[in-house]
Amino acid sequence: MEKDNTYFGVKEIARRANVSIATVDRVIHNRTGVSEKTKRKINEIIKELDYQPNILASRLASRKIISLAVLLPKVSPETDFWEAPLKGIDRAQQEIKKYGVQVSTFLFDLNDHKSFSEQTKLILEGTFHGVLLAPSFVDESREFAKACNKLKIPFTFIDSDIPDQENLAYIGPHLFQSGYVGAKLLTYRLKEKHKVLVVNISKETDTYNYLQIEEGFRSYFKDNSLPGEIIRVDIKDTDNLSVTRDLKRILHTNEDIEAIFVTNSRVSAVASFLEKNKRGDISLIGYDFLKENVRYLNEGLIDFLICHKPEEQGYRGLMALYQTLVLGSAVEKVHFMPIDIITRENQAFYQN
Amino acid sequence: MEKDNTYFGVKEIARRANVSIATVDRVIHNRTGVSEKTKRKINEIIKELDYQPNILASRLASRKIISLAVLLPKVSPETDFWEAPLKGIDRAQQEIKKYGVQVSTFLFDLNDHKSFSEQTKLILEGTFHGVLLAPSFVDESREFAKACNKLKIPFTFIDSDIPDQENLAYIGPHLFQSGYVGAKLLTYRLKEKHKVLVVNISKETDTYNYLQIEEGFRSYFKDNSLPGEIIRVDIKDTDNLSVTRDLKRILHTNEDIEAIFVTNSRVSAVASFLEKNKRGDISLIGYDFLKENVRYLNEGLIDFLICHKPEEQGYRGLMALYQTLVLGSAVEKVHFMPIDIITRENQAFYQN
DNA sequence: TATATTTGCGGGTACGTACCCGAACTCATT
DNA sequence: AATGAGTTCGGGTACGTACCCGCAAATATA
Repeated sequence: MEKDNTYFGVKEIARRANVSIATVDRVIHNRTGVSEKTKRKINEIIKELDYQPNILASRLASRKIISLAVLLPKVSPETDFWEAPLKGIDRAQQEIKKYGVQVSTFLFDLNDHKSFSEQTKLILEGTFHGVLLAPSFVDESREFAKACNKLKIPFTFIDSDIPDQENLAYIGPHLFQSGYVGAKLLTYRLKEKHKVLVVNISKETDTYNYLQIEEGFRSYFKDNSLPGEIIRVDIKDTDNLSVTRDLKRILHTNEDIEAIFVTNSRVSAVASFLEKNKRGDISLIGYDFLKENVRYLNEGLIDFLICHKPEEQGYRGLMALYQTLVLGSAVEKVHFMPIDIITRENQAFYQN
Repeated sequence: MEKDNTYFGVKEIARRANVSIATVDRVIHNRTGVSEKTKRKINEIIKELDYQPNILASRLASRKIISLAVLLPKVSPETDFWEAPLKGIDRAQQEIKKYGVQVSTFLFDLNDHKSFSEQTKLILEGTFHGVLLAPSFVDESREFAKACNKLKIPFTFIDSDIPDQENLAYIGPHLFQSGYVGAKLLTYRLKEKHKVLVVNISKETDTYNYLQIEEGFRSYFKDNSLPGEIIRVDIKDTDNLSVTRDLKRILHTNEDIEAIFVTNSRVSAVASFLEKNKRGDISLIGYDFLKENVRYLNEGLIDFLICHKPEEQGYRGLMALYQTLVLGSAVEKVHFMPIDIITRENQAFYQN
């Protein structure tokens, strides 16, 4: 049971071109020192043989390491959402470190634009071959993208996208459609006329995401010409006390609210409120497979969670860089994550 | 930016043990020709250094190929469900062929027990290092499992499990829970009292799967003490004509059926019937992300599809064999797939 | 005791690629 | 014609592991 020898490597190319392996190697890595003529000839043979470099041998022989930077929000005390991408990144790292890939992680504070800029500065000062980031702050991210492009450092977005930044890839949700799915689930069993509440709990930071989700949410109502009313509330102070206060006020003035849609992972704060105020009758939908959220899902206070595989986003994001930088193969420019629907019944087998 | 040299390989082990690399190699592959004393010493050093072999170098140096067998049902004219696992297997194959892994595919007819046995015989006659199979026929699979165990050939089940066969892994759905989810979705917007129909369309072959799903389905009703009636029907002739005939009969005698649950991918046959008979009012849930099914989902005739990532089952199944045979690392004995819920709204981004 | 066999081990080459170290060759300038 | 700089290229070694070949010592057989 021997390996088949139908394989063509640099040796064969060299033989056919009547040059040495070293010359072929120069052409492959388009280094200098090869005449145009020889280069053309070798490139022809490469194409003819459909030469695929042996990554094993390549990485084995290379003494270089490839270092990647990761820029993500810190895990905040209020939500551990960002643990998941980190976990995925770690998994990818474990998988590819044997090929000489090194990963450095940089964290910024979602409540502090400056911390983001500081970290990007650090990254630009280091010598990284690629960057994976969550572009939570649009302006700052644009600036960073420009700098990376100038330095020819490829970078990948996860979690949310900023169009036209010449990024290598975007791996994350289609936010509009995600809101659309939320609306479908929320209204699936509602009566004809209904009153729903959209809650956005965040310190104004990632309003970018939020807007797209709400747009999708409202579009579902429009597309299906559903009557009824959509109320929205922004809760800027993300501590439980503020959430409670604001919700109490809203529900007081709108007693007939049947369902609540929370636009991010902070849905557990709303669930907690509903539980304390004995309003389990209200349907509740929100985002992300966090422990707290799953607990309320199992208690029946949350009806559905929507999730975009944050762990896989991290994993795929890093692997996209690996693919271009190490394997030299192309990656999809945009890869939308599935819009996963999680209920009490299927949560046990969910893969984040 | 050089690779760090904190790495310890066979060379270092050999140096510390005052033996040659070849001797270390013998111990690592527990080949003969090493005295007990030397072996013990080397093993100690290996443990001490936590030696991790370099797979790159290992596979590069090895002239051996590893050949795997895959045994799956043929794609039938009535459902192309089995295309998906094959696709996943192909993807895995592409990924690992560079490490000297070869895959041979064997197909059997889901309507013919004998064809299964024939193919297993062929596999046993070949010299394969591992097998991936869908154990659609329980008795025949048990027998095959026994033979594999005797030959010490590891094998992995996908799609459905048979307990206690000393298989390397099972990668597939938790069927009971999947039926449970189906019931949840089916009843989510139904009135208090309801009448639902469970339809099983199959030629008696994979009743094993079916029974577990139905058990889960019924359990949901019991656990939530839902009143109402569950009717079931078996349709043994899987052509559209027979399906139409049987459904017509049932719906005639049970005019007040509100929802139908189809236990496998043949749900499109039911959707087609409902469409022709203008019974779009009936909720319909079934299995699998097939083109036909998605079409009816988009037309609104199917409310939900449940799906267990068949492509990923194939992919992971093959990778499990790769992991044990090539990397020599352990794999989970049982890996349940998520129970994915697909609607018209999120289908566009589903990853099969 | 002489000879054959087994056991234990080291030397060395190969896997396919990367890359260093020069060698040879071209061409312009003295 | 000699010198030098630049260009183009080949030889050779290394990456970490697998495994063949063959040698010496230990043991068995005569």
